[in-house]
Amino acid sequence: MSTPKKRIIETASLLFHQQGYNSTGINQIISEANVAKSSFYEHFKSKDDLCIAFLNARHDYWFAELNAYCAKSKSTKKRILSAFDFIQHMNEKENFRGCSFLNTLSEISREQGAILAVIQAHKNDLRAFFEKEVGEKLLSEHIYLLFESSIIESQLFQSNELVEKAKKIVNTLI
Amino acid sequence: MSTPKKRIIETASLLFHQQGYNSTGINQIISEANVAKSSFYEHFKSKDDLCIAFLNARHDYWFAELNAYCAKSKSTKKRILSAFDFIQHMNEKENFRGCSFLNTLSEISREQGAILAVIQAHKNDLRAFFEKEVGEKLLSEHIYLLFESSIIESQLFQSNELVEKAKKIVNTLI
DNA sequence: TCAAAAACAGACAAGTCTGTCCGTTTTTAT
DNA sequence: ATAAAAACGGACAGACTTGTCTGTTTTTGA
Repeated sequence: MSTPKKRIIETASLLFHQQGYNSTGINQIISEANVAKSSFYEHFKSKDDLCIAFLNARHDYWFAELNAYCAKSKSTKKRILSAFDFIQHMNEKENFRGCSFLNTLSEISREQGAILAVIQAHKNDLRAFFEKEVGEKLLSEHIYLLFESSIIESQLFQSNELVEKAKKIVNTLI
Repeated sequence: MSTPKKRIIETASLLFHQQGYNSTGINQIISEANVAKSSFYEHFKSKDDLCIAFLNARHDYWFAELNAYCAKSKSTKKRILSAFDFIQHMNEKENFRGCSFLNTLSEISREQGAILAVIQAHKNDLRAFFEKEVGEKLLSEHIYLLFESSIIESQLFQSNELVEKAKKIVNTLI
């Protein structure tokens, strides 16, 4: 939390994730990050620019956590199942706020193509994660789809019920 | 499109679906619906109130369309597979804007519990749709999860690719 | 026909938003 | 020590937001 730029991204990550992108103003971010508005616009040319920096930071953080979490398991099957435990772990840690990338997807318009590209790249990395782990393409996509809905349904129902169900299903698939 | 109240819901449905809830203002709605602001607040006590009316209208419309679409198929298996065709049909009709309910979910905060309840009720009806069709609970939830991710992934990638894949997977399940 | 109900136009309050600019202070590096 | 770079506070523009209120006109039904 040393430099202003880092403080901005750190604070924006928290607020965007908790409140959503459109519901979070620049003024709140700079106030909570203790940064002057003029300093903010020296580092980011617009709010959308910050959004991209936020998503990139979130991407790095999220995948690092996922990999660390799954690395504890020693077989492919266990690693994949632990990815569903990871969802539950994050849900409890972050109050069932769902996926930052999908939440942002719902908020952007046609004109914000640069943001969409970052979201797509993130999800393609997730698809690659499962494909590398599983080997078979169709099966890995199957698991990816169940993984995605697990995140969304737990946000929707504020519960891990469907994550558990998805995990049981995946257990029968591999 | 006769009465002011109907015009408001009609217009709001279009705009909320196309632009999102938070990005659509009351002023735009009443202007495009040709309704006075005072008339608006005689029918809806707040914007959130309109949101609930919109979601209820969307619920009725969407399920009516789904049922009509699937009723053309004569076996359970074909009806379920046609539900995935329905996603593709709606994607093309509505420009890959995804699910109004999940989009709204991403935009609301803790305080908007009344809206969340409407979204949850809608999705529970969808789960019931598949359960009634399939019979088995775990299998129907499996299909529901693939259905949900199909909608989201087509919005994300602006393509029906993963809907097709999900349909192929479901075809092997039933 | 006539009174009540509904819809109207539009000003207004009080706040929010993003982004720009200016002059000052602090930090950094040589 | 000194010059350049970075960060600062904060005013300001201009547009937007939801919601209220007043007074007028139109529609409706008995």
